[in-house]
Amino acid sequence: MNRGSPRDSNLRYLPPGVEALATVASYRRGEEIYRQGSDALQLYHVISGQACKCLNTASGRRRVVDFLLPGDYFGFTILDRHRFGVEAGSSGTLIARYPRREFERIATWDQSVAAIIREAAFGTISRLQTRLLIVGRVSAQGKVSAFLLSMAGRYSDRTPDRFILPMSRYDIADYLGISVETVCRALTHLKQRHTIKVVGARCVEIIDRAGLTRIADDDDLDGLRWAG
Amino acid sequence: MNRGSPRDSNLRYLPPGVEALATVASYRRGEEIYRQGSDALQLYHVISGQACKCLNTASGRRRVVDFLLPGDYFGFTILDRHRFGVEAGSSGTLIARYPRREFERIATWDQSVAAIIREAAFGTISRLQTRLLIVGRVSAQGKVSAFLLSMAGRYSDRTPDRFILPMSRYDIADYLGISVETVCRALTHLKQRHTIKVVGARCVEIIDRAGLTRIADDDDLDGLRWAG
DNA sequence: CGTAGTCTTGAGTATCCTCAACGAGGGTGG
DNA sequence: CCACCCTCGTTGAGGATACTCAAGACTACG
Repeated sequence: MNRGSPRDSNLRYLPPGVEALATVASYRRGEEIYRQGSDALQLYHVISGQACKCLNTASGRRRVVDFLLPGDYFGFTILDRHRFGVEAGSSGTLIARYPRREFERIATWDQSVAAIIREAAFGTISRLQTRLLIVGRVSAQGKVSAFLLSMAGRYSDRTPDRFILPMSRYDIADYLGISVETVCRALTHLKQRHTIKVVGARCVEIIDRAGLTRIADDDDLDGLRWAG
Repeated sequence: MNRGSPRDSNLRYLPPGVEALATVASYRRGEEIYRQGSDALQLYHVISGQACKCLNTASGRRRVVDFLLPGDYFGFTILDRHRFGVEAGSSGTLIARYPRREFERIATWDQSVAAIIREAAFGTISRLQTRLLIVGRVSAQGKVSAFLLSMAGRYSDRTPDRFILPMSRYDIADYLGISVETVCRALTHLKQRHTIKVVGARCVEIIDRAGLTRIADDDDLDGLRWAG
């Protein structure tokens, strides 16, 4: 198991008896970890890399429901089947898998394992609520700004103002419910306002956090338009 | 306690020892049940009526995070303070309140109470994910159609195709992240297409569920525009 | 070095928001 | 009982934002 990744600080390890149940697998970009509608037999834990929880609609559109980063647990459900699919977002993504029934059985007497489940549930709620507030914004710039701030927050362990976006512009667009072009234009506009710097498309640096927060919190800024 | 409401079938009662802790209060439309940022000292349960969990942004905009209907529990948080406020959506809304610490203490040994908390958490996750998929749609008509279907689903105990919208158009607009006028226009357009009937602004009947589902699932319908 | 995928920018169009006005319904007070 | 007020709901007009289509630049990788 590769434990030398720079994001290890987010990881929490389970009791040895549970860790012994784990099998670790490596996935390549775009590879399916589990398919939407499949039986929910295992629980998962991101060790390194990045994964997307997403829904493929009847119309063929892809909707990203959640970005899963190192330390995140996923695959929890009350149902027997997964409502959403999960696919790796970058090559070499390492995922630990635990048999669900066994995991839940242990949770009935091991408080630390039960706590993992509880915290995973509340963590999911927290991410979902944050995402709701991001997506619910009216302007695309507000969405992108809020998204950048939320990503910066999830990398808060080190250099909160400089981080790598592990996902493509397409993933971001599907996550925010706007088009790829609009994501690009919003980023360009933030660059032109000297609010952020972008190095090589994936590395983002927040220059003016107050300004970014203002745009994210308040869509109705006076004369804020990128088109003219 | 008024237990004669037509929505009682959704209610689950707790063990007598826990019910004894409850105090029931009635709220009028717009009245605050708890304020955003206040100390999280109690847990809540909707008996009848309707409530809105909402956030007031720095810019003065109101964002509805969740609609709370009879049977829903709310007020759960891992933090000490409420991130969102909750206000009653209609006059005469009855809310049961339980002291949080006591409730959680009982949950450590009473499985049925612990199950309430667990189910409340998963129920919240489920509602949030549904809401995400609704709000994430690209067209306003898709959002409104999906919203109607989700509301119909929450009243599934009886007459799934005919139900009362307990919230105002403004609440719906804040929930969907679109303007009130757009909500009205989308409803008008659905009426003109004979997809739904609306009686007196609050009573909705789904005429063509397949059509509504198609609009909700698939935004890219051929030539689907209300403006011409 | 070529290819495929990603990222960016431009032009034109359609959707949605804002502003405005009006009708409907409910509550209150004269 | 009716007039009044207030909120809610609906519709119209005009303008701004974001989408679609299109093409070119950049990057990763074999």
